[in-house]
Amino acid sequence: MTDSLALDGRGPLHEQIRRAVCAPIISGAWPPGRRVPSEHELMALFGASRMTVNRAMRTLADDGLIVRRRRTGSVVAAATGDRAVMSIGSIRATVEAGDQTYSYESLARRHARASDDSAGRFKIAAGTPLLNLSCRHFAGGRPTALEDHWINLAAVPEASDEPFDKTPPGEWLAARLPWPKSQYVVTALNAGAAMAKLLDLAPGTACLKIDRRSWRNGVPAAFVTTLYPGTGHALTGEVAPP
Amino acid sequence: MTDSLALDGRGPLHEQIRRAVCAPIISGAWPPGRRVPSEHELMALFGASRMTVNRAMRTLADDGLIVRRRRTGSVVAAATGDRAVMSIGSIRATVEAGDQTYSYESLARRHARASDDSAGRFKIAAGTPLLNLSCRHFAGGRPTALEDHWINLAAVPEASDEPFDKTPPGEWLAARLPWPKSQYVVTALNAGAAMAKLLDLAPGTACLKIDRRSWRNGVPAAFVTTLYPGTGHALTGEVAPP
DNA sequence: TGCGATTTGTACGTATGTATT
DNA sequence: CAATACATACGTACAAATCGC
Repeated sequence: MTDSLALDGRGPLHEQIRRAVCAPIISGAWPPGRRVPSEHELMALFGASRMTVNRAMRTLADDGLIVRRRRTGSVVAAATGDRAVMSIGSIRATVEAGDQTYSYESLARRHARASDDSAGRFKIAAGTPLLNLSCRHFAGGRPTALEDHWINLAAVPEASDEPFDKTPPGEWLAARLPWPKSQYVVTALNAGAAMAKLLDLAPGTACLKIDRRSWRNGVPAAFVTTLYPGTGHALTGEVAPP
Repeated sequence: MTDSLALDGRGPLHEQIRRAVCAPIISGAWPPGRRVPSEHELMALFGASRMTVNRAMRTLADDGLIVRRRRTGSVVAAATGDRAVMSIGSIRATVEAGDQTYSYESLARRHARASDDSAGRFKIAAGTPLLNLSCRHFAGGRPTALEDHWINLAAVPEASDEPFDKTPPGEWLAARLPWPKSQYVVTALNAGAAMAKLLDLAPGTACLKIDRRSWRNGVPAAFVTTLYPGTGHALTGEVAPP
């Protein structure tokens, strides 16, 4: 039973091998710490070359299902916690995916300097010029999100010339900072009076708050807080052993 | 300038090639849609074999930075939204990571059947036996989370024999269902009276609610709702172009 | 301490298949 | 149909890490 590994004949060989080894792991038949057959054993088992077996095993290691070490071989990884992949798309995309018309309103645009107000969260030298933008997003005419952007003008100087009256800052930034390094912090908070009014909610309503810091080439580029009515928006994610 | 790609001499060759091609993409020098040099061109550029170049390009494609198509070649992918990886560890691990002592209390344990109460969210045949568990988690003696588990006994029959008075159901399930397919939905909600009392909060306090559905071999296995005080807990995630 | 054996990591060369223009 | 460029797969070789003797 320990070696009832079988190929299913569907798709590329390295995928079949990956699935064959994956199955007893996700079924629990091979508990964490159990040794996985070596590449040579799998070569003999399946009649495949080592490159092919190696690719299958490397993929499993990349996905975190096994841990590979030289000489000692590979073992099933300990299931720590989930690492869920949350898709955080643009607000426009989210709204339009729900077949509603999207619109946007700029609430404020002002220049500031670091170590002033909420910019302290940013970890940049005091005095660094920042651009602060507040805006509101609508789905079908109803407010659906508030956003507060702090853009580091030392890192993104072009932002100075942009009025942000038509283009939401999130989309503008995404176009200029493709694939930045980012950190997200998601919490819940009670809407204050001003926030509740802007979102058309009763004061105190629970809201989802998503803070995002992003860097460009190691330099802090933007700090964005997004607020959603708690009942009107959800962050969804998935974990799937491939 | 379009071909000022250079290796840095550090680490394996395929990593160097990946970094060399990654750099102009994340800097924005190569905008989405721009053609990436073909494998043959990169072979000639770097003097590497096609297998090595292929591995570098395949990794970039796996990470979503490029899209590969036969005949037409590879292009820089459009930056859609972020796909943040949120680590959702066990509550015990989270508490102990903050140097607090963890404890756990079982509040309820009862048998139920599907299409009864909140089990309807589950999409399983009516009448399927379920086990419902409520529990509370403490960090340093103070309540830090509430959990409500619905376990499908048709998928996880061993749960019937487990009292869950010492072992939190989350940990018990994690040990028996390693790497299940899971879906997460994160929302915010106002604490009701009972919830507020159990979490030692003022009624109405914003809480973070994490719903998790998990499947085992395609069969729904468990539905878990976790509630955290909104101010006392955060879900954090990261996006990093490797 | 050193040495050999095992196992994975990297890289090469080559060949053939497949999707697309 | 031909050309292009990626996809898969084989065989080989050497390097690096590590374990046991």
